[in-house]
Amino acid sequence: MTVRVRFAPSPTGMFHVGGARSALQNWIYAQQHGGVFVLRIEDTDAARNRPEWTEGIISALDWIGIERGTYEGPHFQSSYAADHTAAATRLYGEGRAYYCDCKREDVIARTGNTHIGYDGFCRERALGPGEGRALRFRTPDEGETVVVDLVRGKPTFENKLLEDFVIARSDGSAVFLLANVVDDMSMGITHVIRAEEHLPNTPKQQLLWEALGVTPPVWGHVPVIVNEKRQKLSKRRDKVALESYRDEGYLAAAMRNYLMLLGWAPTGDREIVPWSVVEAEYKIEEVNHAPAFFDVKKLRAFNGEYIRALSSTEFTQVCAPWLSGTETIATPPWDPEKFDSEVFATIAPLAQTRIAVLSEIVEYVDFFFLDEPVQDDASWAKAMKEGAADILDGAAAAFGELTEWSADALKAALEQVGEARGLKLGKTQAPVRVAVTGRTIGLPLFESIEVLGRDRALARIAAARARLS
RNA sequence: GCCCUCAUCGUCUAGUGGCCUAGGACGCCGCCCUUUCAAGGCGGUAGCACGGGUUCGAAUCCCGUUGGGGGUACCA
Repeated sequence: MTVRVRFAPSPTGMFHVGGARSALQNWIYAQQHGGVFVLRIEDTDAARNRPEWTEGIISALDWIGIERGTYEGPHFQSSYAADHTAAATRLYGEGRAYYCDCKREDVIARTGNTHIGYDGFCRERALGPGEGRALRFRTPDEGETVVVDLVRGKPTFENKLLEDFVIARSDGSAVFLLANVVDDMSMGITHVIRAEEHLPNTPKQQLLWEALGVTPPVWGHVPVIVNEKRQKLSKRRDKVALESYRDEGYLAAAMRNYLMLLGWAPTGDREIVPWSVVEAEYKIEEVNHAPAFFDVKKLRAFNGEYIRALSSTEFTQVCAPWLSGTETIATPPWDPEKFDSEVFATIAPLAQTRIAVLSEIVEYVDFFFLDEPVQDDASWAKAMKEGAADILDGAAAAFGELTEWSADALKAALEQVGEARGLKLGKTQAPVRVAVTGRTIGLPLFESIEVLGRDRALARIAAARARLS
């Protein structure tokens, strides 16, 4: 029997990082067992059925390393609607399901509780199909349902505690619980690896598999990812869109490495490992059972390491989207005409150790491509104190006399300016840095000035000096 | 409420009865390096939730408590 796993997201317009983790876990499981990864788009809601959203899912998968063309699908749940209703009809025909015309309010009125589930009111009423009638699955009154779970062992559920749940709405359409099962059945899914939030659904779904006469799959419920308050990451309150991390400049390799480290660790005292190690060592059976906090700080640290591991060439290439802007990445503040890729390439290695996410590259290099450096009041106030004007005068004079415009010469010249005033280079460079780059923090100054060029550097120093008088 | 589930530094984890006076990483704090800031180097901070067992011996096994998470829809 070949292993067949699936990733079955519903299109929502963004790709949840938790979904990325599930997809990766399924992907790895398939890889490790010579199996097939199936992508199914659960687009049953009309509102969740926009073609561009499906494309978004596919490109997000592509980004994290599940490349299009290497898996089966996408299949669309909506195109299996007939199978869903056929299954529902069959279950009704065999007496495994019954029609029910209870409204939710009726049930609550009878049970006095909004969280107690259906009370079985219509169980023996033998209602036929009709307006306003939903179809409910008749759950067994005794016995228990044992779920075979790769990560949790054998969670056991008492059947009598399972309510008679709805499998088809009054309009005849199948509900998630059924549609999901029918699709998994027709796609020959053997292992269902998904988030823990689905665990309570599992006995119900397993009962459906059995009622439909097919051996249920092996399940695997991985703990959810939580926020700092230890709640499941939610689209509403947390930053969960994979795309937003991508657009901020997180590297896919760092992201997928980090995601897999939630609940798991490779052998040895290491965390940053090549994907091949993850594929070789990851064992879904060994994943921790407790929810894991999605720690952006650690992700960021990982990303910094991945960035530093790039060659200079790779680094300059990977920065490109932030230097020009895209549909989803903000356009940089400079005139595109003024951007000089050669200047960027020479300076990029100096920036490489200083940024943790790619979007930060812009503020490190903007002064090369802007006519005037940015106005940062805090930086100005910090560097342009008493003595600053004098230093700028000294720097202007010393730099102006330079015959060799190099970082070393510039440094030596400014050191002399400082010495003459009893100042260390750390103090002397501050006003010059702000005059030239606009900021108090930035790339190594003399290399920057060398690349900026004599005319522009001198002009900026003069402009800053003028501002001080 | 009920059902399910979980529990090692603040966080992510290693640890599967003796190798643990609990290891690594992120964060944080020092120091070094240094033209700012990073990077890098060195050092430090901090944890087996609690209570009972089992055992010669428990972070590791069992029970309970407490606490956390998930679910409880004619959503997926």
